[in-house]
Amino acid sequence: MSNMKRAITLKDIARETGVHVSTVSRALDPNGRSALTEDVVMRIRETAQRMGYRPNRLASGLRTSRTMTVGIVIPDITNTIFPPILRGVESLLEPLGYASIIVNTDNAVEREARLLDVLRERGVDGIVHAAVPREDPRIDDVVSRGTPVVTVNRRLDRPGIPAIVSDEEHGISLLMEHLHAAGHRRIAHIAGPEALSTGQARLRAFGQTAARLGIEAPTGSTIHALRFHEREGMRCSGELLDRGVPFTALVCANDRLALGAIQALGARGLTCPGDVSVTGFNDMPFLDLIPPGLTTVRIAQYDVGQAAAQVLLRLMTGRADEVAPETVLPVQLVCRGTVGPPRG
Amino acid sequence: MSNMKRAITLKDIARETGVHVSTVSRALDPNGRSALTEDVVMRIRETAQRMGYRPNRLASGLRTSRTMTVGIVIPDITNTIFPPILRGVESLLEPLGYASIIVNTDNAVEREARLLDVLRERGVDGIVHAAVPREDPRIDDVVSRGTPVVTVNRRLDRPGIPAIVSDEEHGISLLMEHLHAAGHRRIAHIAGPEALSTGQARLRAFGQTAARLGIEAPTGSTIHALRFHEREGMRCSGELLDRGVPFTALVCANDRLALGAIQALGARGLTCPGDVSVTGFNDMPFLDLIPPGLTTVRIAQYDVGQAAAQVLLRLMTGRADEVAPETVLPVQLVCRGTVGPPRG
DNA sequence: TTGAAAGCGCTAACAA
DNA sequence: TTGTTAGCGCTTTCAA
Repeated sequence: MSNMKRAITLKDIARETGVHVSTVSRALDPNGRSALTEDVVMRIRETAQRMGYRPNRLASGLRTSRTMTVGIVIPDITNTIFPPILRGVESLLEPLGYASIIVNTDNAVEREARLLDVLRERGVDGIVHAAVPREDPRIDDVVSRGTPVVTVNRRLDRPGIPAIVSDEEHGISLLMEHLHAAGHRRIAHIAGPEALSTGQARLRAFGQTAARLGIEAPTGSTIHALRFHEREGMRCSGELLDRGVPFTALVCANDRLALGAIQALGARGLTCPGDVSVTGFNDMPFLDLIPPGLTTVRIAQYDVGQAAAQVLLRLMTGRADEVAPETVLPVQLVCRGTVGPPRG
Repeated sequence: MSNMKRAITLKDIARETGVHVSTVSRALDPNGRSALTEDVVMRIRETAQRMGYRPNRLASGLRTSRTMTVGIVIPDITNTIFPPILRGVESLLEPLGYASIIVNTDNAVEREARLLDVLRERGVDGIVHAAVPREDPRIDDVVSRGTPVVTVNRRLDRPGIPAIVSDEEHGISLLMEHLHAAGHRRIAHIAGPEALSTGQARLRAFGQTAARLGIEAPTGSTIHALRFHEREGMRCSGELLDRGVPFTALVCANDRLALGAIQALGARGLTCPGDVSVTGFNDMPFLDLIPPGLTTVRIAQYDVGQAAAQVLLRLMTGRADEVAPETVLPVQLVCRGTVGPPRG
């Protein structure tokens, strides 16, 4: 508190080296093709280094409207599939000098709106949005202000915003083929929230694959979870059971729903996979350590983050033409203990 | 891309309402005790609202050196104990309008140094540091520039920087009393990294509690892990076994080390808790779902984050006098399946 | 090849 | 009670 050091500015370096601030600015410009004497550049750089100069991003950002800061919007950082995505994003952006402002929406639209404002106020150069609902009018606002957005994991219904997603269709079909091969013919589905592209895509894939495999999917064999949450998995599997529609396997739209479903099954005296086989989606971290081992589909969480960063980088540096409207990453079937032959 | 909306500025509102920018600035000042006509204030606020005005934090930050942005330094976001801490911090800061820049050090000093610069360049108002080593000369630099720092989970050796920690001593003693009550007299310890306060504090508590309980802690019954990582847990328990020092229980400095240790035990044909009882520390998320259920000490992860935010807030608003040099949060013994009676 | 000057949007003396 | 003015630190056009 006593003696507070003032930050070193271009002016300080200018005074020290006896040149004008603008010359210092030019010498320190990383792209720095501005025809300065080699000697002057060297002297300035060395002095800057010696004095511990760090650029003031507020000042340069105010001037150039580039802050070297990006916003990352996720539903909830305590959901374990997001941290690897963040690390993936960071792995490309951080070495380039970008910092990340991370915000949690908890899937609440009003929170999302406020948090997008938080990012806007700070002039982020771009946004990685991993919490976007299928319809999100706010995104247009953001983009129309010149801030590029890329969605991750989820996508908007309408085109226009680049998205990085996993191959949901293939994932669901791998799962269902696996169940089919194990002998299952009556398969129920706990679908994800209708408002999210993942929920919708997996549900549609469920229907299509069922048809392709010639599996009956009677009315009532599908139910929508309101959130991707264990509790919803419990509630939905309970309701499925109450309906009396017979099924020997249960395809859940993600791992958390599956975990909840298995628990609810147990509470009713049913075993997994003895009485009903269950599958998940995502292969979230630590899933392999939880018995009986959920059979699921692994999405490339880290890669998805990297791909998002790559796309955003192009968008932020005026190379929008190099960006695919949608990038679909491959998935992988992970067979563990929750799938067995159907009972009886 | 076509029609890029320009952001609304104070000037726009001034023009619209027919007053001077400074008047607008005053009217919109949240603390706003600046003697303006009630009527004018209302008109300006309403206009700002209607036009969708959002303050430019770069500009105000440049002027006031308060950015309403904080930095959060953690070792690795994929380590599940950190997300709850972040949510705790955010729960207080976000409603106040603060944004968080989150950086991962991977416990590498050179990364930490660079990342602190990243935060500095952006003029963060304060830093929550959850990745601090016992000795960290860089912290003084940061603080001497006027940026308050509070450490979380870990603390510096020397005083001066407020810390929020959990009661490591009590945690270890709860664990060891529990083992002692179960009949264990030969207890080994996998200590955490020496460079971290958590490693050191738990090791010291181990020694003190052993002495108090009259337990022999022969040479070689303690080993230092180089990182808080499953692989180190495996390596260390293997080496402990190789040394031939007999033990019936193994106190690990955290859950990850314990998880690794149990796995290594299994690889050698030893069972837990049959052959050796094992304990952890932290009670990380999902631990309860992993068999046989690690007996551990629960730290209040979310609360620790909240407490850190509280302290930082005081530091940032000139109420340093209200800040305790150290805040120690209570812990709780969580008994699960990895502790049983000693063999033979 | 370098310097001078303007200005990004905001706040805070100081004046009136 | 409101307006004027200066300036935070930086980049960039224009001049020299």
